[in-house]
Amino acid sequence: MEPVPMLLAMTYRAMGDQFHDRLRQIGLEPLRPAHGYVFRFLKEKRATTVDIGQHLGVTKQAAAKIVNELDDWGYVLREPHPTDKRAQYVTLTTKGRDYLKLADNLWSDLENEMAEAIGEDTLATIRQGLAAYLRHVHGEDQPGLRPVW
Amino acid sequence: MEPVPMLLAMTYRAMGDQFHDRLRQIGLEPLRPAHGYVFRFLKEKRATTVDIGQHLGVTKQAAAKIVNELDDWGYVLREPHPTDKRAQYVTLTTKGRDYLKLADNLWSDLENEMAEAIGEDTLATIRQGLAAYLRHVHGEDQPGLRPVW
DNA sequence: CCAAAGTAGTCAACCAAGTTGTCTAAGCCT
DNA sequence: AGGCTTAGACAACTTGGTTGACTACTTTGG
Repeated sequence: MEPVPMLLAMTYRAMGDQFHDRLRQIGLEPLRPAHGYVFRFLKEKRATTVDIGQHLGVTKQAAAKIVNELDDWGYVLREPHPTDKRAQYVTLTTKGRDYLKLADNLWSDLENEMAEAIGEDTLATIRQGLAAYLRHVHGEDQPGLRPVW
Repeated sequence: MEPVPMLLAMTYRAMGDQFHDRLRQIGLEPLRPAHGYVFRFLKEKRATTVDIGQHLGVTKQAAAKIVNELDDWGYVLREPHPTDKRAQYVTLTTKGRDYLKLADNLWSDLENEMAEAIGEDTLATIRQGLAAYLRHVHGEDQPGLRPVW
């Protein structure tokens, strides 16, 4: 019997490949999964580069590189932290929020197709099951988002 | 709502991290996920380096590097292909098969813990659902095993 | 049957995306 | 005040892949 992680990896890749293909037809900058996850994170909470690194599961230096790219491309900008003069908040620009909307549409297309293929209830069970497992293993503090190969 | 791939990535990482931690306590060579997946692949079918690369979703050169490491460490050996003088079959040594057994035990421990946490039936649904989706998207030809970050 | 096209494996150069280590300036804590 | 911690930046390095080129062998089609 195949280990579950293999199924997870293959499904992750299958979905990611499709997403990437559809995205490429639109012809934006070469955004990687990490960039998208940063957008999603920034939509929820104000965050510094260090926060982002922690969320992705990489060092702050690696996170800084990603933030720099997003800045260069105009998806985010930095604004001074109100109380801490060392820190900067990274915030989404309009371009960033637009991208996020587009990506959300693509993802929901893909999930609808998945629901159609395996059943809506099955998909819901997968969602809830994985979320429950994650809560079980780590408490509130989430694991890194980046799959370690 | 969080996209499903994020859940997949986080669960993959959570399980992989635990596996790695437990494995490290035993103190073997620094085997990465790819190595394990190669063992599992070789157990099923005779394969060349090119086959392995395809299975992992990397180039044959990258696969060759992995096979070389496994060879150096004594987990696999190469034997001449019966009909094609260019090719070599990569086969598991006893050490390789032993590792695979050990890994299988660790994985089944982890899956049992998962089943306990989220319910055996939920885990079964996840298994079947993901497998069904993969069959739906790709036919028989599997996607790469390696998650693309 | 032979020539052209394709394939397995290897070598080498390169690249992307992380890492560790170091430093400065700023904050925090008794 | 003084000592520890932290955000961010810079640099050197590592890892794990890539592309490209080449040899030896195999397959295919006229």
